[in-house]
Order: sequence, then C-alpha cells, then structure tokens
Amino acid sequence: MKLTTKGRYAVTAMLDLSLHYGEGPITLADIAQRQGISLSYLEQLFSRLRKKSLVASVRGPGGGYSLGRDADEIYVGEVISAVDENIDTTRCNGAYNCHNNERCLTHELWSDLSSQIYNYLNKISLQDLMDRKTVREVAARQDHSNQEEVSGLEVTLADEPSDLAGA
Amino acid sequence: MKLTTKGRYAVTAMLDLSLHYGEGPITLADIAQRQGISLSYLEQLFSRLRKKSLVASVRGPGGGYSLGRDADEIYVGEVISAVDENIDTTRCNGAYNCHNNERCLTHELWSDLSSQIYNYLNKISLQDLMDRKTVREVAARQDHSNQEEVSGLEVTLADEPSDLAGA
DNA sequence: TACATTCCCAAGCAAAATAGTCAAGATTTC
DNA sequence: GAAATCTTGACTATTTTGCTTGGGAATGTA
Repeated sequence: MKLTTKGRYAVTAMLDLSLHYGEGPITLADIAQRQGISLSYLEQLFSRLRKKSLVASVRGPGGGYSLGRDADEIYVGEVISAVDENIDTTRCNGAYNCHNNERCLTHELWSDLSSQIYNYLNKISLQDLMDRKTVREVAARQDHSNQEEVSGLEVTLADEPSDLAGA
Repeated sequence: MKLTTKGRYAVTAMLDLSLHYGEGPITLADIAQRQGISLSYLEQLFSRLRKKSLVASVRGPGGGYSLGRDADEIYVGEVISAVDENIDTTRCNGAYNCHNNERCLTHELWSDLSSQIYNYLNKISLQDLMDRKTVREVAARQDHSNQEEVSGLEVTLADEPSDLAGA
C-alpha cells in the first residue's frame, strides 16, 4: 500500500464528483477549480480511474465525467489503487525471494499491513464520506466561493502570505 | 503516515537486532550483511533510532547496538515514526487551510486513516514479530547462510535472471 | 461544414524524496 | 597507538511526484 498525495487528489476529485452528481456530467475544469488541482494532472488521474470503470466520460460540449457506479458502491481503497499503480511494497512486491532467494524477515508483516489498510479503506464508500458533516460544510463553502471565482477570470496568486499565522 | 522501504528497512533491522539479543552488542556490519542493507544507510537509520532511544549503542571494538527496551515494549509504529520523519500527509499536514484557506475536502479522511494505521502498527511489538513462525524460520536460515557467506568475500550479482518465470 | 468544447494521450521536466556513497571524526578496547 | 566500532555530515544517483505542453479525437451547436 502506498499513501501519497496522488491518491488523496484522486479521492478528493471523486468526492467532488459525487457531491455534484445529478447535475449531469462534470467537467474536469470545474473540479480543478473547486479543488485547486491542476487540470492536466486531473486528466492523468481520471484516465486511470476510467480504465478501472470508476468514472464514465462523455465527450464534446456539455460533456464531462460522472461516477461509474453509485457513490455507495465506490470505495476509497479502489480509488487509491487505481491511481497508485504499485499498491504493493516497492522492493519485494509479491516476490518470495526478496533477499538471498528467501523471504525477507518482515515480508509477512508488510503484506499483513497492506491488506489491513486496504480493508479499512475498502469499507469507506464515497457515500460515507459525503455523509460526514464536515465534508458537507466544506462542499457548501466551495460551491459558494466557486461562483465568485467564476466571475473574475483568474485569481492572482503571486506571493500569497501563507505563513502569516506562523512565527 | 508514510509507508516506504525506509521504514521497512528500519523494522527489519530492529527485528534482526531483537533476534540476536542476548549475544551482546550487534554491529551494524552484521545486520547489513544478514539483511542485505547498505551499511551506511543503516547508520543513518540507527542514528534516528538512537535519538528516539529505540536502540542503545556501545562504541569501540566489541561494541555495537542493542535494543533500547525489551522487545515486547518496542512497537513497529514507533520504529517507522522514528525514521520516517513526516508521519503526516505531505500537503495539508495538520494545517487547516489546505486549499482556499479552508480544510480540503478529504482532510478529515486522511487524518482518520493515519491514526488508524498508526494504531494498528503500535499494537505489534518486535516480540510479536519474533513469535511468528515464519520469522523464526527465515531467521534460522539467515544465520546459517551467513556463516557460509562470511568465507566467500562477495557474491557476484552481475545479471541475475530475475524474470525467467515471467513471459 | 465550421467550430468550440470537452475528453484523451504521450512526452517531457523541475522539484522533492528515496536510497545509497564517501569521507572524516569520536570512543573505546586491546 | 592501532583497530574496531559508532557518529556525523555532505554529497550523489535514481525514482517519484506534480505539473506543463502540445497535440489529438469525439461531439454538440450554429
């Protein structure tokens, strides 16, 4: 199991998609703007999500993406697996001869752990996430600020004072 | 939580140390050879393990490392935390303003997950690992093959046919 | 048909992280 | 004092990440 921002981006985007389900296809441009993820990067992620049938796409004007299944049938673990290819550990992925043609000492431990994490993540559906109060609150705020941002063409982000609170 | 080979190396080395506990201080050179980890890399890892008092060191000839506590009081999670500094997620680690000065949608999910994994790993002690049958078996083999390897200076690993089984 | 909008895809690239090397030193034992 | 061992820091190579660029292909609309 690998846990990187890549997987987080994917889950965030899928959650965004779920929250706007029922509004017809959602464009990646919308998601990119709402979630602050680069459009091209999203395209790469969604390419993999589509290959795993987690999303369905419609081309052309008015097109976009929608969920491949209902939100309560898509699990976080699936999303992460889809974008983070080698879900296994990097060195001895599945191989029994990690070291000196034998299993490495902790081989079993890591496979145990991987499946443990995987189990945990595969119990959480996108619907579960949507049901969370904090998620709904943030989503509502995002939809509002989105409407404001749409009018202005681009937000200037030259040197945002991100660490004012610190020090 | 971050799960990389770095953490795996650390746990493997600590497990090796546990298995040879009672034989006096163990040198990193021994561990490096048994577990196939570069000595200098081990040095870096053990530097961090020592700072967290997970190991104790004795310098000079006959010196080496020993466990900082009993094997049933050292948990896998601690070992991983010790070497993998930023145990938190990379982007919005702890910050509440991941995106647009708000919490990102999945912020809560990731902190939940992190603590979940951490809990799991902090229930497994080095002693637990040693009690596993497969670990004891591999360890026994390693001790044997180690004695053989000591006589030959270096194993030639020019082009090992690692993918014969494939295709 | 033209064209704008959207998905699709592949190559490349900078920054960061990972895994490892190298070199110099500090302690201790013999 | 010499050898063994830990200790430390700087340096390097490789991989991964996050992102850009630049082109397509499909499709709805005028």
